[in-house]
Amino acid sequence: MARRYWLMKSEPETFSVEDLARAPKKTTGWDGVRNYQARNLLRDEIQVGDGVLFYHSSADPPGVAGTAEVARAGYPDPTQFDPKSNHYDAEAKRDEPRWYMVDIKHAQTFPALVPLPLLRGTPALRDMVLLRKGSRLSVQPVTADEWKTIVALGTKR
DNA sequence: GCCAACGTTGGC
DNA sequence: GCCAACGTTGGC
Repeated sequence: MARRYWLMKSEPETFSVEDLARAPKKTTGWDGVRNYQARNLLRDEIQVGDGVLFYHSSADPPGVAGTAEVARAGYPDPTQFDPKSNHYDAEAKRDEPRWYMVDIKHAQTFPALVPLPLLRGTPALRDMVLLRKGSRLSVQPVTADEWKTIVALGTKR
């Protein structure tokens, strides 16, 4: 299957693209997603090798900060079973997990973040899920063209 | 800090 | 099954 592309949001104060670059093996588990639409993507769609746009949300300015690659496809998020976790879900059962996660590995930190206003002002990105009014999905699909456009914006100097 | 938009919950 | 209330997200 062809490589696909995704965008994942993180608040940089919590976990930034720089944090990912410094992580062991430059890899982290993308746990804690508690939205069914995003869960379905994590569980069913996202494959090893897929490209990830690393988006800094609630930042000043928000924007795409770099890229990552999927290092492990969907598997049950263990934090759902951990009563001490913020992401604990008393309804989730081990033989029937409710929440899934993937692992991602740092690929590139852009020399300069691609800010949200620039994304909005780029005609090729007109239809991006991210830019739709009210769109809040923390894991969302990106087309190959959108990927190409944003990586070009992020890497040109 | 504000608030619009969205998802979830629970009473009925 | 409807929908009001609530909690969360995330830009500004």
